[in-house]
Amino acid sequence: MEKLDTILFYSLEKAIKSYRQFAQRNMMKNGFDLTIDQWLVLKAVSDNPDWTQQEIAEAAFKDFASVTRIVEILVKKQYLTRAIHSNDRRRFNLSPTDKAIANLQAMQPITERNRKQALDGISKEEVAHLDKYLTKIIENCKS
Amino acid sequence: MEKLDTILFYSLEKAIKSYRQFAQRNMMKNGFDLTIDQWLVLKAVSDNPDWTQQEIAEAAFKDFASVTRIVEILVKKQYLTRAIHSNDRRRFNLSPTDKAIANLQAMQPITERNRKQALDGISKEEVAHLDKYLTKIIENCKS
DNA sequence: TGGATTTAATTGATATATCAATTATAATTG
DNA sequence: CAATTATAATTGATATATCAATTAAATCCA
Repeated sequence: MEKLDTILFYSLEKAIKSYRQFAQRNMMKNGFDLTIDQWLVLKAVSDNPDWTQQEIAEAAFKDFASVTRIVEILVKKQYLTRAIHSNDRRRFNLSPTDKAIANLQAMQPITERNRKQALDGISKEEVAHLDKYLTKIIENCKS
Repeated sequence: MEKLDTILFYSLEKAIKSYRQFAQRNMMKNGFDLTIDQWLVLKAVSDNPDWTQQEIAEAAFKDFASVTRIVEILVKKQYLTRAIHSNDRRRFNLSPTDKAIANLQAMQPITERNRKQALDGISKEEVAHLDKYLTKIIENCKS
């Protein structure tokens, strides 16, 4: 497969970095004070308020340690509140604040626009293909 | 494009993270004491010994600041030597040491095997498609 | 020539990734 | 029940990403 596979992983790296920077720029431009990663974790918590931080970490493809630190920041920024879990004192109940809910909602259209713009000129079928191959790569790297 | 585009960017994120972890594991397993990023910078320097750090940064999709710090580490680990450029005293001449050249060479087959394994079951044509779309995404995110 | 601008690299601050070690609690099991 | 094991989360150390500010040298140009 000569140089093609070399190039592919470079493109993969560059594509996700480009999208992240693009999304972050648009987030800031619209006055939101969250990083992409903070947003990702906040969204995961909001969608799954009963999950442990470890489950959140898996969903957001993050390290447990990173989630601990990001949650800390989100609490400090008043996007999350943290209370001890009633049944299991090792865990926490994380709840998005009203501010968080409002911001997530306000960001939704921006996120959708970002994605649409990033995928401009790529058909639905092609996106489906793309996703299939990415999933295959993920599988292959488990070994 | 409903949820498909959502999923795609998650897959993209996960794919590159999976590959990085996979490659890093195999690197360590074979006794090399470099991170993927250090390897990337070292390789870029070796292939282009006359480039500025900024050019290296672009080639490796890295921030200038990151390259400065990675080069520091590579010098400390005795993979690079640094001398002031004869014509331009703002610049440095970076040269890979013998150890670096030997290690890069020794890692080459491992890197190739990593890539082959990660792309297992994906044809050459499909890889070319994949790359085309990734390049399109990179373009789209420039705006 | 000399002041303004550009370029190459560094530095500082903050956020995130990763690995290992640790703490606290819960669950298991002999 | 007590000892062991498993789980949830944190903490520390180091590496990298990002942005802004800074330093030093080169270039431009009136």
